[in-house]
Amino acid sequence: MDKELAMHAAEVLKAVAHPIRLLIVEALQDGERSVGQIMDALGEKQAITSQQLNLMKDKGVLASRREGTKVYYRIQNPNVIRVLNCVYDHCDAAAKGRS
Amino acid sequence: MDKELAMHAAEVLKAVAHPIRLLIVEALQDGERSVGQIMDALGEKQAITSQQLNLMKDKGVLASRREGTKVYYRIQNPNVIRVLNCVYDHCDAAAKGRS
DNA sequence: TATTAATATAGCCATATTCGAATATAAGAA
DNA sequence: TTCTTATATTCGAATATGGCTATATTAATA
Repeated sequence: MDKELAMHAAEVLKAVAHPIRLLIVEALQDGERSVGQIMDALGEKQAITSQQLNLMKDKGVLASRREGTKVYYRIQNPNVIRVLNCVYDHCDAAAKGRS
Repeated sequence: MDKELAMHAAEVLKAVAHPIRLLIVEALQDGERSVGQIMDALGEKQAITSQQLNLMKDKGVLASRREGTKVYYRIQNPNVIRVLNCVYDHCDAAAKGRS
């Protein structure tokens, strides 16, 4: 891995390395959701949710489409799901005290 | 994944979400290396290398042992290798223009 | 057009990260 | 002890990030 690729990979990881953003990715694992649905699922405020969604959209992690007054977000970069599963397993193991 | 686990997972990801740190993890994939060897492999300055190594050690990603005047680092949290492979594949695909 | 629902953006403040230069420490050799 | 090699730490400055409140935008409907 050369330095340029490392920089790109770090960008993608940084885009996901945040509790709320991880939970958002998890919530979108099974398909698109509107901002309101994501807000409710996470119990976060509107502005915060929208900010994190836009951040991930800017970094190419998510994509969105508008339908009337609602905006639906979905996962654009499927690799983040794989990353999520890595850390998910890790958490699982950590929770059981064997990592 | 509850919020507490998400916070922990984000910590681990943040510990790796940096170009130099990714390259360090990659360099340690096949076993321990001294600080000097890592410096040379990455072409980074001594202080920077040491700082990033210590950061990852603090977060539980790496571990170290001293042998005389040299200090050897190794991967402590094997999950970071899995994460690395995820982003590595991603980079690979991106480099070939299909992601 | 005025109103309402849904989402986005701007500005602010506190805190965190990053990098670099300089200095400090640890251990072995002379 | 003094010197040298290898590594760690400290500190400062620049930049980035996170979360908050308030406000703006967008689109539908009355």
